[in-house]
Amino acid sequence: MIRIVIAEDHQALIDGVKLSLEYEKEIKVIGEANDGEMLIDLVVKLKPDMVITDIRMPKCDGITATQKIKELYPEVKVIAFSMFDQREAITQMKAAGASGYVMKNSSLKTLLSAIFSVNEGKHFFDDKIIIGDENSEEKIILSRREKEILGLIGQGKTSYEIAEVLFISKSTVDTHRRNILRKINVHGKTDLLRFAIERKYDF
Amino acid sequence: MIRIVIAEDHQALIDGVKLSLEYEKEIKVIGEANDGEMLIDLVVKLKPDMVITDIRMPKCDGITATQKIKELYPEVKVIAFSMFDQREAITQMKAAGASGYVMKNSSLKTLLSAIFSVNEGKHFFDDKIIIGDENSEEKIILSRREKEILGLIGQGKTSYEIAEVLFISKSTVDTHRRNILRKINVHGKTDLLRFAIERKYDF
DNA sequence: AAAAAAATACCTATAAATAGGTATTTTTTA
DNA sequence: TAAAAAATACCTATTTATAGGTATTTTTTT
Repeated sequence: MIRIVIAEDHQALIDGVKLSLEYEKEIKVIGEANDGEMLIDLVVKLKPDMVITDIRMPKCDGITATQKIKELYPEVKVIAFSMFDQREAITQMKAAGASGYVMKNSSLKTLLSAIFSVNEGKHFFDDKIIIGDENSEEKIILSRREKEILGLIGQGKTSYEIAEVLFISKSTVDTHRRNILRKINVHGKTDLLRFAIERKYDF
Repeated sequence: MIRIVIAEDHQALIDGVKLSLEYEKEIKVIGEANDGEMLIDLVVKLKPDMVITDIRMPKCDGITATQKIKELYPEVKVIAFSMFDQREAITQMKAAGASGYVMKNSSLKTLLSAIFSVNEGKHFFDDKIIIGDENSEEKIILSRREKEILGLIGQGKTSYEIAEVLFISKSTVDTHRRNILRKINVHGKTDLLRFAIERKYDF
């Protein structure tokens, strides 16, 4: 039996994950935290086998929480659960002692695979993550221009407005936009915006 | 001379605010922090007269940071700087010892007014904030259905998909959507989404 | 029971974003 | 210098969202 504590500030996501994990007899969710401080408290209280934690949370983020947890209980496995493929986050989570990294938009099967792998002492990093060579400092997924445009999208600007600001045609902005969607593997403005907004927080 | 430290995880916003404050001779921005921990360190190091801080930041949020700062240096004035009109945030910031609350979409004149008022020992809370009577626990701005729909929008669902989930027509969803935009006083999906996403974090 | 608020739903029209295609020029890297 | 990557730009078409209007039914509050 793998005893798990989930930390995630979106209760809806916790509910979803719990529901899916309930079908697995070998897994039991023994605690839920909505922020990093709650997570640490729960780990101290419950001594779980594993922690599945969001990276960005109120009060104390997942990286800091992981560091503390690993300091206190090195035997507790940690899987990071994040919205996007962000290599700094992966690097920092690895450094903090996490054994796995799963993206929220991956299937719950992926999460299950991660849980079982990590439980066996292995490491698990989500396939969806576009990994360069381990050495490369930071894999530039988006080009400079694409990052610039993504920033402007995050500021609420329309393609036409972005075109005006950058002195290029709307067609070009649309093309960049399409390429960004393809590169970060999302569809629709919601996820694009979530990426644009959260990438700044979610490390 | 009012010596100010700004804490905000969007460097672009810091730059904008700094630029505007530079024209004021009585104000000097003596430090910038990109997260709550940095903010506390800077306050200890620089002993500013005033702190302008975002509420949602990595590592340590603005509320916790404000509590710590007020504990250490009760004479340091704090102005909260947040994206939206969220009464829990205001309540918590007040409790933590903040003297003012300004929304990011207010004009910089508002921020200046806040700085000067707070510097004179007054309190300043942004006009844009829809305040009910001080007693009312939480002013319900959005109706239950509107909140539900906003949540689904935040999950990336289209109006049609939301209609399907709630067993109502797309027209109705669009009407609710329009009313939500009106009530929170924004235009366009970006701000709507920012509201939907950030209201969960930004307290 | 009457008034107010919330939820329902449709109409028209425009603006914005997505998705597919192609293609040229510029810049960077090997 | 040749190849690869990035930036530029247009075409078509569909879907989604915004903005204005109006109007009925249901629920809640006074």
